[in-house]
Amino acid sequence: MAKPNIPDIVVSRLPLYLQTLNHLLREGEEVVSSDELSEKVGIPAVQIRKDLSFFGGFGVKGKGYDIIHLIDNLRSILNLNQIWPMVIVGVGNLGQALIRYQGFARQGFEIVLALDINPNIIGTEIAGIVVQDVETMDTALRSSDIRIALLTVPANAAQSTADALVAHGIKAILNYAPIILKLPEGVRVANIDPVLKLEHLTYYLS
Amino acid sequence: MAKPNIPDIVVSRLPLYLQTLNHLLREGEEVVSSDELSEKVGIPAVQIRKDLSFFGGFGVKGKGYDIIHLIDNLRSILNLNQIWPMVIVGVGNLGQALIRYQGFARQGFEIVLALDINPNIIGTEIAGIVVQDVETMDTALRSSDIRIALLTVPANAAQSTADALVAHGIKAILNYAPIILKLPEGVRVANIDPVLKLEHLTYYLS
DNA sequence: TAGATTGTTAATCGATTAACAATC
DNA sequence: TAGATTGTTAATCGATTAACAATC
Repeated sequence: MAKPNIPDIVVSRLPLYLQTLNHLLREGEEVVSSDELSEKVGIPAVQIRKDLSFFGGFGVKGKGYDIIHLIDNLRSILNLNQIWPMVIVGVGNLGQALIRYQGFARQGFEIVLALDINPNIIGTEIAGIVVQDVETMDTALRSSDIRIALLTVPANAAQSTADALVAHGIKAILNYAPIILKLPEGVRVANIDPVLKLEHLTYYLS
Repeated sequence: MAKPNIPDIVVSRLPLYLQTLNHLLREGEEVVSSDELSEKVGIPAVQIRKDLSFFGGFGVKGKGYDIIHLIDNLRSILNLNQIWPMVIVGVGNLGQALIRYQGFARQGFEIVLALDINPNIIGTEIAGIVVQDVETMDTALRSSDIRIALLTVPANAAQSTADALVAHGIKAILNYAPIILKLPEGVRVANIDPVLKLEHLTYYLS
């Protein structure tokens, strides 16, 4: 249902605006101008206004934006007015840390299923989640409404695991494995690879 | 000394090329055409050639690119012909997972110093690293050649911690805290925020 | 040589920014 | 009303892509 005509790069900035608006709200602010928001978020005011105008006119001329109102609208645009249940596959160091991370639930993303292949890890409980055998993916996912997966398996297992997840109805994957996944149209992938970011940084370190 | 005229977006793709070339090398390949690389990396062949041409002519017409030769060149461009020592500040769940993560060292990034504020964590050893009191940042960094920091402290401590790191000579920060850091010119920041990525993904989940 | 593929110039496309009218 | 600030149109800028000459 996402309007197909809105540039993805615009969409990618909305979560950033939302994050900053939430900060402002917590600080007790009620109204913010695009100039003030620009200062906080590090994006030109005119670009913020242009981005928002793709979705509607949320501001008041001469005043600025009502923070609560704008947050509501952004949450609605980004489909955040619901809890998103997630599966995590791969419960190693990183997987465990992500299961324990409070930041997901705080924003409405809840890890409800954890899968691993290692018999020593299967059956252990982490932050209230009992790790299941990855073999049970079929049954576990079939009876659920999970559409998002966190992929934290070793690189050499990532593609086949992703394929299996997609075969079982997963529509979005946050991929922590350092490889480029090939997936069918209609499945969204976002990659998190700190090494790539570091290599980008070192380019600028003389 | 990085040529200042090369678009950052071009630089940001080089690590991706390097990653894929390393895969190909491990698979025993010796030469790759921009078409084949394009297929693997998901970026148009013409764009790969254009990107590379900013730095030189690394290919052979009619043949393609010698993989080892291109890897060498990319590593040199990205300043990867050295070990980059790093400090990590914040040894919670995520920090511990990152200290244990093998992927950094494998690519020449080595966490050599871990700092935390929590007395229960200070003094503990993780993957061979003894966690130090963050109060010792001054002495620890002064006598080192560490220029890169991983920032894994809680959001409310991130800005002040980043300021302290910069005051002690850190030039690049990989920021895992869900806030936008304000730092002086000349300090590079890259952000890793899975929640922002998830919120971007859910836009497309009807 | 013919075929394949690079590297580069020029054209296109899309995103950012400037200018400003609208209006609270 | 005057001042502030949005939302939008038009101009600019920069990145991607197409076309193709060069050449291994």
